[in-house]
Amino acid sequence: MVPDSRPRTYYTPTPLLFSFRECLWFLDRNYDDIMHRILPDAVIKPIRIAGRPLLVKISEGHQQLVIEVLRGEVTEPVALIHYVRELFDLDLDLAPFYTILKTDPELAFMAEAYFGLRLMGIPDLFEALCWSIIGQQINLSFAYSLKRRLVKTLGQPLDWDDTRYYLFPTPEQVAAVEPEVLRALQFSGRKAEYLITVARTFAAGEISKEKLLALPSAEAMIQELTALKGIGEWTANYALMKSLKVPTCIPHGDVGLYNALHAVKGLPKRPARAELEAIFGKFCGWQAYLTFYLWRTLSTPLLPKLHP
DNA sequence: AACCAGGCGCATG
DNA sequence: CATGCGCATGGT
Repeated sequence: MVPDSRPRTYYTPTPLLFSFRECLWFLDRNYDDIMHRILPDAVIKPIRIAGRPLLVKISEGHQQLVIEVLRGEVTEPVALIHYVRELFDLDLDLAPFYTILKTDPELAFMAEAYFGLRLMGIPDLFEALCWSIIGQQINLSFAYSLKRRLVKTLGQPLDWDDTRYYLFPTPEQVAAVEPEVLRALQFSGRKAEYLITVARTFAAGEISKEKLLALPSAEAMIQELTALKGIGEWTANYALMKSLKVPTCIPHGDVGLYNALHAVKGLPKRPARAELEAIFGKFCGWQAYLTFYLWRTLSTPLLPKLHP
Protein backbone atom coordinates (compact mmCIF):
# COMPACT_ATOMS: atom_id res chain seq x y z
CA MET A 1 0.00 0.00 0.00
CA VAL A 2 1.30 3.40 -0.98
CA PRO A 3 1.60 5.70 2.00
CA ASP A 4 -0.46 8.83 1.59
CA SER A 5 1.83 11.78 2.08
CA ARG A 6 -0.95 14.31 1.70
CA PRO A 7 -1.42 16.33 4.88
CA ARG A 8 -4.62 15.76 6.80
CA THR A 9 -4.36 18.90 8.87
CA TYR A 10 -4.13 22.50 7.76
CA TYR A 11 -3.59 25.72 9.67
CA THR A 12 -4.64 29.26 9.06
CA PRO A 13 -3.81 32.29 11.22
CA THR A 14 -6.52 34.13 13.13
CA PRO A 15 -6.65 37.93 13.28
CA LEU A 16 -6.83 40.18 16.31
CA LEU A 17 -10.28 40.80 17.75
CA PHE A 18 -11.29 37.22 17.14
CA SER A 19 -13.01 34.84 19.51
CA PHE A 20 -13.41 31.27 18.39
CA ARG A 21 -15.68 30.66 21.35
CA GLU A 22 -18.07 33.47 20.41
CA CYS A 23 -18.23 32.21 16.85
CA LEU A 24 -18.86 28.66 17.98
CA TRP A 25 -21.53 29.86 20.37
CA PHE A 26 -23.31 31.62 17.54
CA LEU A 27 -23.25 28.49 15.38
CA ASP A 28 -24.71 26.53 18.23
CA ARG A 29 -27.24 29.09 19.49
CA ASN A 30 -30.80 27.82 19.87
CA TYR A 31 -31.24 25.75 16.79
CA ASP A 32 -30.37 22.39 15.32
CA ASP A 33 -28.52 23.26 12.15
CA ILE A 34 -27.92 20.17 10.07
CA MET A 35 -24.98 21.77 8.28
CA HIS A 36 -22.66 21.41 11.23
CA ARG A 37 -22.14 19.65 14.49
CA ILE A 38 -20.79 21.60 17.42
CA LEU A 39 -18.45 19.96 19.91
CA PRO A 40 -17.25 21.69 23.09
CA ASP A 41 -14.14 23.02 21.35
CA ALA A 42 -14.68 22.39 17.67
CA VAL A 43 -17.10 22.30 14.80
CA ILE A 44 -17.45 19.38 12.42
CA LYS A 45 -18.73 20.34 9.01
CA PRO A 46 -19.29 18.55 5.72
CA ILE A 47 -18.22 20.78 2.83
CA ARG A 48 -17.50 20.50 -0.86
CA ILE A 49 -14.18 21.90 -2.04
CA ALA A 50 -13.30 21.86 -5.71
CA GLY A 51 -16.25 19.55 -6.26
CA ARG A 52 -15.02 17.00 -3.72
CA PRO A 53 -16.80 16.08 -0.51
CA LEU A 54 -14.84 16.65 2.67
CA LEU A 55 -15.60 16.33 6.33
CA VAL A 56 -13.56 18.79 8.35
CA LYS A 57 -13.11 19.45 12.02
CA ILE A 58 -12.18 23.02 12.88
CA SER A 59 -10.72 23.90 16.25
CA GLU A 60 -8.55 26.60 17.73
CA GLY A 61 -4.79 26.50 18.02
CA HIS A 62 -2.25 29.09 19.00
CA GLN A 63 -3.30 32.20 17.05
CA GLN A 64 -4.60 29.96 14.33
CA LEU A 65 -7.42 27.68 13.33
CA VAL A 66 -6.70 23.99 12.98
CA ILE A 67 -8.48 22.31 10.09
CA GLU A 68 -8.46 18.56 10.39
CA VAL A 69 -9.68 16.58 7.41
CA LEU A 70 -11.67 13.63 8.73
CA ARG A 71 -12.91 12.33 5.41
CA GLY A 72 -12.18 12.99 1.76
CA GLU A 73 -9.20 14.03 -0.22
CA VAL A 74 -8.00 17.61 -0.40
CA THR A 75 -6.97 18.43 -3.92
CA GLU A 76 -7.02 22.19 -3.47
CA PRO A 77 -5.78 23.16 -0.02
CA VAL A 78 -5.88 26.85 -0.89
CA ALA A 79 -9.60 26.59 -1.62
CA LEU A 80 -10.17 24.72 1.64
CA ILE A 81 -8.42 27.38 3.67
CA HIS A 82 -10.25 30.10 1.78
CA TYR A 83 -13.55 28.44 2.63
CA VAL A 84 -12.74 28.33 6.33
CA ARG A 85 -11.55 31.93 6.32
CA GLU A 86 -14.84 32.97 4.74
CA LEU A 87 -16.82 30.84 7.18
CA PHE A 88 -15.26 32.66 10.13
CA ASP A 89 -14.75 35.96 8.30
CA LEU A 90 -11.09 36.11 9.25
CA ASP A 91 -9.90 38.65 6.69
CA LEU A 92 -11.30 41.75 8.29
CA ASP A 93 -10.10 44.20 10.91
CA LEU A 94 -12.99 44.68 13.32
CA ALA A 95 -11.42 47.63 15.14
CA PRO A 96 -13.25 50.33 13.16
CA PHE A 97 -16.58 48.61 13.80
CA TYR A 98 -15.99 48.53 17.54
CA THR A 99 -14.94 52.17 17.47
CA ILE A 100 -18.26 53.16 15.92
CA LEU A 101 -20.23 50.83 18.22
CA LYS A 102 -18.77 52.53 21.27
CA THR A 103 -20.07 55.92 20.11
CA ASP A 104 -23.63 54.66 20.49
CA PRO A 105 -24.65 54.40 24.15
CA GLU A 106 -27.33 51.78 23.52
CA LEU A 107 -25.24 49.60 21.25
CA ALA A 108 -21.85 49.93 22.90
CA PHE A 109 -22.40 46.91 25.12
CA MET A 110 -22.16 44.62 22.11
CA ALA A 111 -18.46 45.36 21.63
CA GLU A 112 -17.82 43.87 25.06
CA ALA A 113 -20.53 41.24 25.23
CA TYR A 114 -19.80 39.71 21.83
CA PHE A 115 -16.12 40.61 21.59
CA GLY A 116 -14.46 38.81 18.72
CA LEU A 117 -17.66 37.53 17.15
CA ARG A 118 -17.31 37.34 13.39
CA LEU A 119 -20.06 37.39 10.77
CA MET A 120 -20.42 33.66 10.34
CA GLY A 121 -20.72 33.03 6.65
CA ILE A 122 -22.32 30.63 4.21
CA PRO A 123 -19.51 30.53 1.65
CA ASP A 124 -21.54 28.58 -0.90
CA LEU A 125 -23.81 31.13 -2.59
CA PHE A 126 -26.33 28.51 -3.71
CA GLU A 127 -26.66 27.23 -0.16
CA ALA A 128 -27.01 30.80 1.14
CA LEU A 129 -29.78 31.57 -1.32
CA CYS A 130 -31.65 28.32 -0.63
CA TRP A 131 -31.41 28.97 3.08
CA SER A 132 -32.70 32.50 2.76
CA ILE A 133 -35.60 31.36 0.59
CA ILE A 134 -36.44 28.65 3.10
CA GLY A 135 -36.37 31.20 5.91
CA GLN A 136 -38.84 33.55 4.30
CA GLN A 137 -41.86 34.33 6.45
CA ILE A 138 -41.70 31.31 8.75
CA ASN A 139 -40.25 30.98 12.22
CA LEU A 140 -36.65 29.85 12.46
CA SER A 141 -37.39 26.52 14.10
CA PHE A 142 -39.58 25.54 11.20
CA ALA A 143 -37.03 26.90 8.74
CA TYR A 144 -34.26 24.76 10.23
CA SER A 145 -36.60 21.82 10.17
CA LEU A 146 -37.31 22.34 6.46
CA LYS A 147 -33.60 22.64 5.76
CA ARG A 148 -32.93 19.37 7.57
CA ARG A 149 -35.52 17.58 5.47
CA LEU A 150 -34.19 19.07 2.23
CA VAL A 151 -30.60 18.15 3.04
CA LYS A 152 -31.39 14.65 4.26
CA THR A 153 -33.55 13.96 1.24
CA LEU A 154 -31.29 15.32 -1.49
CA GLY A 155 -27.82 15.81 -0.03
CA GLN A 156 -25.00 13.30 -0.32
CA PRO A 157 -24.44 11.46 2.96
CA LEU A 158 -20.99 11.30 4.51
CA ASP A 159 -20.46 8.89 7.38
CA TRP A 160 -17.79 9.24 10.01
CA ASP A 161 -17.45 7.87 13.52
CA ASP A 162 -20.98 6.45 13.70
CA THR A 163 -22.51 9.72 12.65
CA ARG A 164 -24.05 10.54 9.30
CA TYR A 165 -23.39 13.98 7.88
CA TYR A 166 -24.85 15.41 4.69
CA LEU A 167 -23.45 17.76 2.11
CA PHE A 168 -25.78 20.52 1.09
CA PRO A 169 -27.48 19.44 -2.16
CA THR A 170 -25.91 20.69 -5.38
CA PRO A 171 -27.88 22.88 -7.80
CA GLU A 172 -28.10 19.84 -10.09
CA GLN A 173 -29.66 17.74 -7.34
CA VAL A 174 -32.25 20.36 -6.46
CA ALA A 175 -32.95 21.16 -10.11
CA ALA A 176 -33.73 17.52 -10.80
CA VAL A 177 -36.36 17.15 -8.11
CA GLU A 178 -40.09 17.39 -8.71
CA PRO A 179 -41.93 20.13 -6.82
CA GLU A 180 -44.18 17.45 -5.28
CA VAL A 181 -41.17 15.99 -3.50
CA LEU A 182 -40.53 19.29 -1.75
CA ARG A 183 -44.23 19.73 -1.08
CA ALA A 184 -44.19 16.39 0.71
CA LEU A 185 -41.43 17.81 2.92
CA GLN A 186 -43.89 20.60 3.79
CA PHE A 187 -42.40 23.29 1.64
CA SER A 188 -45.06 25.62 0.26
CA GLY A 189 -45.75 25.20 -3.43
CA ARG A 190 -44.19 28.58 -4.02
CA LYS A 191 -41.00 27.89 -2.12
CA ALA A 192 -40.60 24.59 -3.94
CA GLU A 193 -40.91 26.44 -7.22
CA TYR A 194 -38.46 29.16 -6.16
CA LEU A 195 -35.83 26.66 -5.03
CA ILE A 196 -36.02 24.62 -8.20
CA THR A 197 -35.85 27.73 -10.37
CA VAL A 198 -32.81 29.04 -8.52
CA ALA A 199 -31.20 25.61 -8.73
CA ARG A 200 -31.70 25.50 -12.49
CA THR A 201 -30.24 28.96 -12.85
CA PHE A 202 -27.13 27.88 -10.95
CA ALA A 203 -26.89 24.57 -12.76
CA ALA A 204 -27.02 26.39 -16.08
CA GLY A 205 -24.15 28.58 -14.93
CA GLU A 206 -26.26 31.71 -15.40
CA ILE A 207 -25.46 32.90 -11.92
CA SER A 208 -22.52 32.24 -9.65
CA LYS A 209 -20.52 33.78 -6.88
CA GLU A 210 -17.76 34.62 -9.34
CA LYS A 211 -20.17 36.41 -11.67
CA LEU A 212 -21.60 38.46 -8.83
CA LEU A 213 -18.15 39.34 -7.54
CA ALA A 214 -17.29 40.71 -10.97
CA LEU A 215 -20.12 43.24 -10.76
CA PRO A 216 -19.22 46.84 -9.92
CA SER A 217 -21.53 47.45 -6.95
CA ALA A 218 -23.74 45.91 -4.31
CA GLU A 219 -26.73 47.47 -6.06
CA ALA A 220 -25.85 45.63 -9.26
CA MET A 221 -25.58 42.36 -7.35
CA ILE A 222 -28.95 42.91 -5.72
CA GLN A 223 -30.50 43.69 -9.07
CA GLU A 224 -29.05 40.50 -10.53
CA LEU A 225 -30.43 38.39 -7.70
CA THR A 226 -33.86 39.98 -7.40
CA ALA A 227 -34.41 39.31 -11.08
CA LEU A 228 -34.98 35.72 -9.98
CA LYS A 229 -38.48 34.83 -8.89
CA GLY A 230 -38.62 34.27 -5.17
CA ILE A 231 -35.64 36.46 -4.40
CA GLY A 232 -36.74 39.82 -3.09
CA GLU A 233 -34.84 42.59 -1.37
CA TRP A 234 -34.57 40.78 1.96
CA THR A 235 -33.35 37.51 0.45
CA ALA A 236 -30.80 39.20 -1.81
CA ASN A 237 -29.33 41.24 1.02
CA TYR A 238 -29.26 38.28 3.37
CA ALA A 239 -27.43 36.09 0.87
CA LEU A 240 -24.98 38.83 -0.06
CA MET A 241 -24.07 39.52 3.55
CA LYS A 242 -23.70 35.84 4.47
CA SER A 243 -22.02 34.60 1.32
CA LEU A 244 -20.16 37.47 -0.32
CA LYS A 245 -19.71 39.42 2.90
CA VAL A 246 -20.89 42.59 1.22
CA PRO A 247 -20.43 44.99 4.15
CA THR A 248 -23.14 47.51 3.26
CA CYS A 249 -26.03 45.06 3.04
CA ILE A 250 -29.04 45.50 5.30
CA PRO A 251 -31.84 42.93 5.05
CA HIS A 252 -34.63 45.49 5.07
CA GLY A 253 -37.90 44.11 6.33
CA ASP A 254 -36.20 41.57 8.59
CA VAL A 255 -38.39 40.91 11.59
CA GLY A 256 -35.47 39.79 13.71
CA LEU A 257 -33.65 43.03 13.03
CA TYR A 258 -36.75 44.99 14.02
CA ASN A 259 -37.19 42.99 17.20
CA ALA A 260 -33.58 43.55 18.17
CA LEU A 261 -33.80 47.28 17.57
CA HIS A 262 -37.05 47.37 19.50
CA ALA A 263 -35.43 45.68 22.47
CA VAL A 264 -32.13 47.55 22.38
CA LYS A 265 -33.16 50.98 21.17
CA GLY A 266 -36.90 51.12 21.79
CA LEU A 267 -37.79 51.47 18.13
CA PRO A 268 -41.35 50.67 17.08
CA LYS A 269 -42.12 47.05 16.22
CA ARG A 270 -42.36 48.01 12.59
CA PRO A 271 -40.01 50.99 12.14
CA ALA A 272 -40.06 53.13 9.03
CA ARG A 273 -37.19 52.74 6.64
CA ALA A 274 -35.97 56.21 7.53
CA GLU A 275 -35.61 55.23 11.17
CA LEU A 276 -33.37 52.35 10.20
CA GLU A 277 -31.31 54.56 7.93
CA ALA A 278 -30.85 56.98 10.81
CA ILE A 279 -29.35 54.28 12.99
CA PHE A 280 -27.29 52.65 10.26
CA GLY A 281 -26.06 56.02 8.99
CA LYS A 282 -22.91 56.19 11.06
CA PHE A 283 -22.22 52.49 10.47
CA CYS A 284 -21.48 53.06 6.81
CA GLY A 285 -19.45 50.11 5.61
CA TRP A 286 -20.46 48.09 8.66
CA GLN A 287 -24.18 47.70 8.08
CA ALA A 288 -23.95 43.95 7.66
CA TYR A 289 -21.92 43.62 10.86
CA LEU A 290 -24.32 45.75 12.85
CA THR A 291 -27.19 43.63 11.58
CA PHE A 292 -25.37 40.46 12.52
CA TYR A 293 -24.55 41.71 16.01
CA LEU A 294 -28.16 42.80 16.49
CA TRP A 295 -29.30 39.30 15.54
CA ARG A 296 -26.89 38.01 18.11
CA THR A 297 -28.79 39.92 20.80
CA LEU A 298 -31.86 37.83 20.04
CA SER A 299 -30.22 34.61 21.15
CA THR A 300 -29.72 35.45 24.79
CA PRO A 301 -31.80 37.57 27.09
CA LEU A 302 -30.50 41.10 27.30
CA LEU A 303 -29.04 42.22 30.57
CA PRO A 304 -31.77 43.66 32.73
CA LYS A 305 -32.18 47.38 32.22
CA LEU A 306 -31.28 49.68 35.06
CA HIS A 307 -34.20 51.68 36.31
CA PRO A 308 -33.14 54.86 38.11
C1' DA B 1 -56.87 29.75 20.11
C1' DA B 2 -55.47 33.22 17.44
C1' DC B 3 -51.62 35.37 15.70
C1' DC B 4 -47.18 35.82 14.00
C1' DA B 5 -42.77 33.85 11.96
C1' DG B 6 -35.16 36.20 9.68
C1' DG B 7 -40.98 37.65 2.65
C1' DC B 8 -42.61 37.37 -1.87
C1' DG B 9 -45.29 37.93 -5.97
C1' DC B 10 -49.28 39.11 -7.75
C1' DA B 11 -53.90 41.38 -7.88
C1' DT B 12 -56.21 45.49 -7.20
C1' DG B 13 -57.42 50.76 -6.35
C1' DC C 1 -47.21 53.85 -6.35
C1' DA C 2 -49.70 51.85 -2.20
C1' DT C 3 -52.10 48.42 -0.02
C1' DG C 4 -54.03 43.63 0.60
C1' DC C 5 -53.84 38.73 0.24
C1' DG C 6 -52.41 33.77 0.25
C1' DC C 7 -48.87 30.78 1.37
C1' DA C 8 -47.65 26.10 4.95
C1' DT C 9 -47.01 24.98 9.39
C1' DG C 10 -44.82 25.42 14.01
C1' DG C 11 -44.23 28.36 18.23
C1' DT C 12 -46.07 30.96 21.73
